[in-house]
Amino acid sequence: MPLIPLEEIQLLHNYICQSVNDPKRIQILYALGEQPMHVTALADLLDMPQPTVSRHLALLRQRLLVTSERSGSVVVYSLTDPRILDVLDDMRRILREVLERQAGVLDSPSQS
Amino acid sequence: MPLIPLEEIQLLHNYICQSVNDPKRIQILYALGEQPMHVTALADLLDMPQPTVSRHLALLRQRLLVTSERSGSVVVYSLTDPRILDVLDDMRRILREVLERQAGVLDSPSQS
DNA sequence: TTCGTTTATTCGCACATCCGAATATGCTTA
DNA sequence: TAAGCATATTCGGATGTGCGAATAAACGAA
Repeated sequence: MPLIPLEEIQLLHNYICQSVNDPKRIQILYALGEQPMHVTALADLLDMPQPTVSRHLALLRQRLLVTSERSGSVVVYSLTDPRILDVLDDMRRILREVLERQAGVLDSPSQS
Repeated sequence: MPLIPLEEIQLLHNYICQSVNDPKRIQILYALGEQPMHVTALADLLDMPQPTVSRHLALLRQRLLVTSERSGSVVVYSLTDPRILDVLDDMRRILREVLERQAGVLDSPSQS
C-alpha cells in the first residue's frame, strides 16, 4: 500500500487534528454532542469566559467541525458530524488500553 | 450523560491529540503501520532529515504511540497499537464526507 | 430607531513547538 | 579497545497559538 499523499495528510492535520489539539475544544465538542447550544450556555456549562468559547467556536466552524445557526436572539452551535465523538472515544479507549498494558509491564518486575 | 472529566480530556490531549498534531508525525505513523522501521529508513522514505525524524519519534515514544527496540546496529520503531491508524482513517473519511457535503451545498444555489 | 443582550474581534503578551545545523552519545563490530 | 555508523540532543531563531481584558459588532425586541 502506497503512502497517503502528503496533501491529504495536510488536509487531515489542518482540519481535524488541529481542531482537537486543545483540551477546551475537546470539551466543547463533547458538550455539543449532548445537545446543540448557544455560546453563553456553553460558557456557563464549561466555566469558560465567553470570548474564549467564541474564539474556539470560530476555529471549529472554520475547520468545519461545527455549524452555527441563529435561533431567535442566540446563535446555536451544533456538531457538523457527530461521528467525531466516536473518533475521540476510540482514542480514549486506545489510550486507556495502552496505559493499562504499560502499567502491567511496570508492575511485574522482570523475572531475571 | 455527564461530561467527560476534564482530567481524562487532558490525558487524551496530552497523549494522542498532541501526538497527531503534526503532519510529519502522521506520515511517520502511517509509514510504521506498513512495517516497523529504523530511523534512517524512515528518514529516507519520508525525505526528512534524520534529526527531525528522531525528534518526532522521541515525542511519539514518550506519548506511548510507538515503541522502540534495538535490533543489531539499528533501532527499530513500531506502532504500539496499530488501531491508531484506524482512527486516523476515520478522521479522513469524516473530513472527506464533510467537504463533499459542503461542496454540494455550494454547488446548488439556494432556490429562493 | 434605540436599548439591551448576545456574540465576535482586537491587542499585547506569554508560552509552546518546530526546524536546521552542528554536535554529542551510543552501540556494534572488527 | 578503537573505529565507524546509527541515533539522540542541543542551540538559536522563527512561527504559531492561547489567554485576559477591553471593546466592537450584530441582532432582536420594544
